[in-house]
Amino acid sequence: MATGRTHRPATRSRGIPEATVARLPLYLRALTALSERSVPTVSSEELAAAAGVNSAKLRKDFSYLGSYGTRGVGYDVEYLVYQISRELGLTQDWPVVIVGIGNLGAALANYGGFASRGFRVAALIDADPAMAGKPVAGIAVQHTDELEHIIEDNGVSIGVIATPAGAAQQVCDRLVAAGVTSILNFAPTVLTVPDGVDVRKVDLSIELQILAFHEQRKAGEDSVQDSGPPAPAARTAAADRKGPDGDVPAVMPA
Amino acid sequence: MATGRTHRPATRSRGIPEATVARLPLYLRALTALSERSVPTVSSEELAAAAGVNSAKLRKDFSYLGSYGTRGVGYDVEYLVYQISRELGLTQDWPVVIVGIGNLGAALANYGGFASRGFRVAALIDADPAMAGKPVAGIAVQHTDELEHIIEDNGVSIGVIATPAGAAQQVCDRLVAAGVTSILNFAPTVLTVPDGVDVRKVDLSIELQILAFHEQRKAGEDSVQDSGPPAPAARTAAADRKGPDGDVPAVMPA
DNA sequence: TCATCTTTGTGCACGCGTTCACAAAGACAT
DNA sequence: ATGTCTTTGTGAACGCGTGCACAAAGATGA
Repeated sequence: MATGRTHRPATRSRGIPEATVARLPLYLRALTALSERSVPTVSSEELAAAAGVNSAKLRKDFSYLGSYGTRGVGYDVEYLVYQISRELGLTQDWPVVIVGIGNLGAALANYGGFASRGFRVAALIDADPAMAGKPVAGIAVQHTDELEHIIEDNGVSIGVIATPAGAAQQVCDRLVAAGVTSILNFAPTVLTVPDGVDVRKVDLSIELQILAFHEQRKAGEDSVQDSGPPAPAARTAAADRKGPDGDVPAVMPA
Repeated sequence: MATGRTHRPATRSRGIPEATVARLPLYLRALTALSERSVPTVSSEELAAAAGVNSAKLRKDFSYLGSYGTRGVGYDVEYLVYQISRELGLTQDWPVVIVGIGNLGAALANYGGFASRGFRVAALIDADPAMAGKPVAGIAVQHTDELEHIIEDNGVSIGVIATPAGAAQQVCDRLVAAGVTSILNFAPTVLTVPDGVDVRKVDLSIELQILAFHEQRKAGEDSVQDSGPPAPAARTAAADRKGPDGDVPAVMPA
């Protein structure tokens, strides 16, 4: 999961727990699917199954929004779609800028899920002058120099960073200075932002590494003998460099 | 964040808490950067700052791996890089297949972070016959028909799904049947898998929606009067149907 | 009106994760 | 050796999130 990285200690925003907020989009997706099939009502049990969660959890989540269900019947699909959309702020238009139009940035620009739900790609920004003017996903890429203008002219408050790691913090700083207060970061770096700015990160390689951990565990469940970590004891300085295998890994991702 | 979605209730794998495992890649990245600058040792305070976490948390995390620090000095960078790499299973080679070579799949194939850390793109698979044979990121795309062969021949245990939502579950089933036990899902769907299979999902639009929620909250922070969640107490029936905002949505339960 | 049946909404208990705060451990100087 | 200083490793307290289990609420039918 991309992890929110804000120092807000326990931001129970307006009483809605963060964990619940993170699940609302899931419910919304399931409800939208039901709505398209013209299903009028669902029980917490059915909806929970569709969203892949526990039904008690779902009911408790909805209870934070208010009492929108009818006992003995369930929840009205259309009504709930509206309530969750409103709660998430999807009834309004959110202009978004994507900075860094490489492979990933271009893929994001083309991603349908963007446009669908209140999010509108207001601009694509790249530092490469050669990219300027080139259309990606039907939108002309603009140069980084224009960043501040774009943010202000369009009232953008959400920025997506898809640049290489080295440029991310700098881009982030400029976005924030220009007025952006929410950032979705795809660059493999920890971003530092002032209070009041939300950052969520999506990190490919972290996800893979977590999977690898579990995978290794499954594989070695029978034949593992731990190999006793080279006693961390007596180690003067840069003494024993090298693990049992001999050499250390290569390099880091860009 | 992409959220792990496995029904393992509390898989304290080998005693290492899930939350800690999720942070290890973060530490590893910071440590690798230090290593490249030939920094010999770091204190928990410094490393924690670089990784964007609390130092006490970092120390506790490391304590699950063993006692790798030296009191009064800190941690040996190279040694720790090795230990974490080993713990995460990055000292071995993980062949990975990417299924669904659209915009996103292609971007993933080109992503540097893949190759760098023990992960090797073993094959690119797509259902479109027109894609077959076409090279993406220097690898020829293969047709879905080959999926089972590819998995078995290469001993692939990690699969990445970057297909449209509609195809995801089916692809997932085939991957699992062929022997894949870890899946990274980019398709906006809830995947159902048998026990023993790990699924992590990365969902663009969910991340954006969570940001929108907080963004909306910030925007309305001054003009909002809280309106206290409709007192769960006295509410006759379908009485107060209307959000704090005042207006009523489309429909209501009969 | 009353009885029955379904499904919500929630009180409660439990466990994981986070953080504080401090004692133990080692480095280093004298 | 002994003392001082730094930094680790962890015991303990706390808070959030989860899930059970049940009472309350409403629908439905006689």
